[in-house]
Amino acid sequence: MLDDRKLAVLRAIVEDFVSTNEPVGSKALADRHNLGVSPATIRNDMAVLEEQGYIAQPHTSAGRVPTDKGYRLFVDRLSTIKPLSVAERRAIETFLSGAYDLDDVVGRTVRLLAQLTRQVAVVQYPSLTRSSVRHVELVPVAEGRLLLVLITNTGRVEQRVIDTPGTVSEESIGHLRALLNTCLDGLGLGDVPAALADLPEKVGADDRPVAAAVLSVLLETLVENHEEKIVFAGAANLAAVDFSQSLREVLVALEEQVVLMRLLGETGDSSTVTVRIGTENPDLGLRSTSVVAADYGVGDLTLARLGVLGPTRMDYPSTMGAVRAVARYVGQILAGS
Amino acid sequence: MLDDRKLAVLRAIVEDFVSTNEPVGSKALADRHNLGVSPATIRNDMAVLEEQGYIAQPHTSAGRVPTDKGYRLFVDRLSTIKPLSVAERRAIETFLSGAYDLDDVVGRTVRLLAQLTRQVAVVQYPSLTRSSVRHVELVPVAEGRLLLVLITNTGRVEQRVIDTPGTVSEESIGHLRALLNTCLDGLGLGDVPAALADLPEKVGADDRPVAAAVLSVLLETLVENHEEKIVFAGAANLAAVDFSQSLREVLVALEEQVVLMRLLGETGDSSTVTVRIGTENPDLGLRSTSVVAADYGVGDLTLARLGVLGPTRMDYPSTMGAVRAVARYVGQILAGS
DNA sequence: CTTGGCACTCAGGAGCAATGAGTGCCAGCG
DNA sequence: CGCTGGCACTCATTGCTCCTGAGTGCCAAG
Repeated sequence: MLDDRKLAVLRAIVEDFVSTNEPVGSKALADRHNLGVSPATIRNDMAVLEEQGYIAQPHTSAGRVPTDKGYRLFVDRLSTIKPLSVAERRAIETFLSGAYDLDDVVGRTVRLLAQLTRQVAVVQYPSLTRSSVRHVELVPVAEGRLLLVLITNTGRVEQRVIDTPGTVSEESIGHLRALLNTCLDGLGLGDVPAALADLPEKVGADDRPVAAAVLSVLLETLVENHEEKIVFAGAANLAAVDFSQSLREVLVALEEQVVLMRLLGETGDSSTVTVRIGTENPDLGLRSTSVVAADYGVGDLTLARLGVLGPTRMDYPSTMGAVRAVARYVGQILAGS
Repeated sequence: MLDDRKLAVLRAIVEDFVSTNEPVGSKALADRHNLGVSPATIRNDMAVLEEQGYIAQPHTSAGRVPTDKGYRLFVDRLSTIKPLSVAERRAIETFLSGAYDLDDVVGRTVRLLAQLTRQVAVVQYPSLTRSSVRHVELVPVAEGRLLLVLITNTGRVEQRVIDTPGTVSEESIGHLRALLNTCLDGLGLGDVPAALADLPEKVGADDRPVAAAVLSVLLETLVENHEEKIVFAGAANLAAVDFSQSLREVLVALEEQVVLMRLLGETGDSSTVTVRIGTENPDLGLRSTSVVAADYGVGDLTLARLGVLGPTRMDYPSTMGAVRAVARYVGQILAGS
């Protein structure tokens, strides 16, 4: 029902509108793109596109603007992801490989992505539940206090202080530590609770209270971190575009962890880049923004997501390219550390 | 040179302008505050205040607006810090005491302060250099890899991975760990480098390379964290006030760690609340904002600063009260953990 | 199906007058 | 000497009209 030329017209409208931020008219289209037809013909096509809901006019005597549905078609069928230049790839690589810490990796990633796309970047910390135990450590830090350190295979380190009932001997701690590590080594974090259910029974009667305390703190840590940590950067880039709606709503939404979580959405079906456009977004405050997101992880294992938020009027091919590239490099960096 | 009534007029102007955000005229002043004089008299006083640079008119036929100098006088001599209500104090206390982690304490603090003042809150992490070593831990995580964990008396935990030359026996690690802890226990972090200078000489010849690796990573950690970590929240509150200048500049400034650091400024002379108004700020992008900041710490020990950033037109007494209260409670929480 | 021509629509800007809040100044009063 | 009421003056803001021009829809001809 939409022949090739109409699609070409839609593509041209999207591209022009994205670059100029002004409604695009039939004459301008005929001039700037060589579609080989006259403005009048383009007007006819535009009338059809409008009738089908792909474009709209802000007011009667203005040019056309893509609707969310129009962007959707553009993203799905009219554009291809634009790979980054070699220079950009190299910059990403060197910038990210300078990180020395999981916090630092995530921090650099989010700043990098924000700068690369000139939009708001959002990065989720590697999921705890999807990673596995590399090491557990128990350290006495004071009389009646232990520090529990949990290190995952993704380099994430969680620590918690445990108040123990009474003092605990070095020996007991050593025993408990060994026990924990043999029980848990390499285990997925989701399987930890089951594996530890009978922990108190495995130690001597004297150490049972301590074991119970350690166990409860450990489980608590896993539960509390189930709600994943997530960060964003580049809010200043929002101020550059002037939003039809209030910029405030967007900022409010960004500061809500929960909203951010929903924003990135479920991990995609395939490993490709996911795009959510305007009203497709779950949050009301973000109805005029689009989100481009992707999974990242090491090897086959998906750890978390990252993405970019910007006005629906965004350069999708480039943004998708940047998101995909950064996701890949983060995976590599995490695998190498 | 400024008699009491003129000061009262200035105070009234500041208060009215802060609450209405509109230039205030002589008639409105006479109506809303009972100064006991007529508008004409107030006009004379206002002329003097303007001549001295405390107030200004946006245009000839408009009311007056306080200048930075006017706010300064107001803060220094015409207002007192407004204590929080009991309910607010209780809310702060319960909210902060729910934290289980240094990250969590800081995160909660910054969100709390932002909400309390309806402005942008900025919180600096407790200084590493001013705290002392509570415990050092060395953990083998893989062949040829150790994890170094450094715990400070403020609950801050730093961890770094060390690539060791060759494999290291459990025994050597134990020895090294014991050595580190005896050398460093309770030591201020600033003194660590000196205390460890001769570390390699204290271990057996076989362990020297390992000791050297550990040492270099440890020193590196201290140096890298000398540049303190700092976070902010409540950017959405900026959108509510409409800035004369571009909001973008402010957002850009906020995302620069370095600017944020300078923003809070040096630790104050006394333990009171510091106010920096408009052009008193070091950063160009923040010439129309004010910063209210205070030190926080445990006991006599100042650990870091926190504060609030908002338009120069802000409710200083309340903001100062909130900042002071939160700074105190954070200190208490940190002391108790 | 495409195209040039043509009448029509309407947002945005320019020009202009009226409004009114607020000022500065001055003469009179206590 | 300081306060007050009166008064002329300034000027941002608002509302109004008019005009312009980009852009459209429709139609008849190629």
